[in-house]
Amino acid sequence: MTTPVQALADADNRRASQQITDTLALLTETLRPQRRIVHAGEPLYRAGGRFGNLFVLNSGFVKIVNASADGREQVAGLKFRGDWLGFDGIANGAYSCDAVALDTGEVWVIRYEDLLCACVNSRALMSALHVAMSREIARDRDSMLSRCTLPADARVAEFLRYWVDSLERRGLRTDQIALRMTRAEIGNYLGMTLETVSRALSRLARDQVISFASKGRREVSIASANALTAFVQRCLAPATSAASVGSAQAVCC
Amino acid sequence: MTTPVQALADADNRRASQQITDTLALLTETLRPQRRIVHAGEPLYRAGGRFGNLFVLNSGFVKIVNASADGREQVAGLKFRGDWLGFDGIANGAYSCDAVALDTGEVWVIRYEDLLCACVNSRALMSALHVAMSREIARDRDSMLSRCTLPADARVAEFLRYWVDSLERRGLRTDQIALRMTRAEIGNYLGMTLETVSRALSRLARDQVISFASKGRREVSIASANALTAFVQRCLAPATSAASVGSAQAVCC
DNA sequence: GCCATGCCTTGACATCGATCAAGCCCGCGC
DNA sequence: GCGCGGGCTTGATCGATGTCAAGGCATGGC
Repeated sequence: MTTPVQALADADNRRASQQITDTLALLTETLRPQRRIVHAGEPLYRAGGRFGNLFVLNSGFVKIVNASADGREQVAGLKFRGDWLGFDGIANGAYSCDAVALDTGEVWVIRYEDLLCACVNSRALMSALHVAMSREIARDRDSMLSRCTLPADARVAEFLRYWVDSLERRGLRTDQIALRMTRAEIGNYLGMTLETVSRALSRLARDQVISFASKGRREVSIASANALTAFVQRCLAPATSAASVGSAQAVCC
Repeated sequence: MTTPVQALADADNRRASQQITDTLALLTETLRPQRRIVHAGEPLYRAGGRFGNLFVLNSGFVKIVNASADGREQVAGLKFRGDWLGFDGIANGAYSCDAVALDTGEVWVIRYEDLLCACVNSRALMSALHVAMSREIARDRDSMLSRCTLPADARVAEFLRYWVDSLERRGLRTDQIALRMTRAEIGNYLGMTLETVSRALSRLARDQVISFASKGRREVSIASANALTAFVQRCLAPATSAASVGSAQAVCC
């Protein structure tokens, strides 16, 4: 059974998926980028490495890891099919993060110089580039908002929703998703300890919002994306009205 | 007395300042952007507004405010002279944040279409645009790291260091800086309550890292940027070794 | 098969920062 | 001068989440 709302969302997802496919096709035509296979744990690039290439993910999953001079470190972002990587290197001529594959996948390597040249002749290419950068900026801000204004449980639910959403927009299966990260990595990404992640997942399972689909508890079945959103709202409810950062304990960051 | 390290930093700052001036000059030449004066509290643009323009700040200070559908809201970034604004609108044809002036300043309004056209002929302009976007991406990640891996006191110190640093790179006075935000705004930006900000500032003052330069406590004298960095390290010290997110309470997010 | 290892879960307890509350200070309008 | 309001500080208390610890369960090497 498909509600009108769902139908609309489905159409959105098809459009998004098509857009990604189109962009990848455009890149193939205009730049014939070098293709590279990466395996789980392998870096695409490392902080400090000389910038020269951008990357586009054709398959697989990649985490972006940012570290401070004094050794603090954080998973700053996740990348899916069609996402661009390496923008952070443009400004300084060197990458400022590590990009590490979470599983086997294919990345396309794009020489930045070549891209610039090609952009002069292809408005579509330039647009794709700018859209990708813009999307990254907006996306990072949203994840910042989640991390800073949601209590731990909701943050985990939101993380799952983001993952499901990302898969849906790429036309991938979402009835059962494989978290490609350990609890520790998820916790690092969300700004909490692995124990807190574990407890949050347990509560989500108890509330029947998710269920574990493998013995290893690394795969999860999502009842529905809406159930996740509802769970987030339920976490926020006690703190009722009060919404912006700094107005509720929930809102710890 | 100037140490070699300071001399180096000074040179860096001069270079950064020059770069900003150059970019502004380049924009003037190639695009003759419309200039607009904004006053404290006035929006440059609002979330949901149709995208068409980018903005470059020639003077003044601006905050970027991001809000979620359910009403949570956060100061996601701060902008200084030479910074670009509005990138988040490119992807969707609509801005996804509010940009609000923190005091009187001058913004240059740049029609995105015009910019694209000009970029075709000016490699320097295209480069400036990409560098600005890249810088924003890297900067946002760093602020995310601070917010997620530093305890409250350190986050406030880091915030002041960021502010001083930003002024220095623009050749502005830093011996005495005016925080153009209330404690509540700072807290919202840093993901904590206004009380916690207040206490952190009091502790910084007690430790002689800063001192209040006006009766209103809105202006602050910074002993030295290094003292701030040292303070941050001191906050981290108790938790010694353990550094990455999720390995210490300090690391709350 | 068996053990070692890594990842995960769960409980008990500690702590940072949020919440609640009271009061101060400064600027402003009258 | 005086009262008012907004912003700030400070204290007391509470609660979410970090920390510590014990144990379970898969996987892989032997």
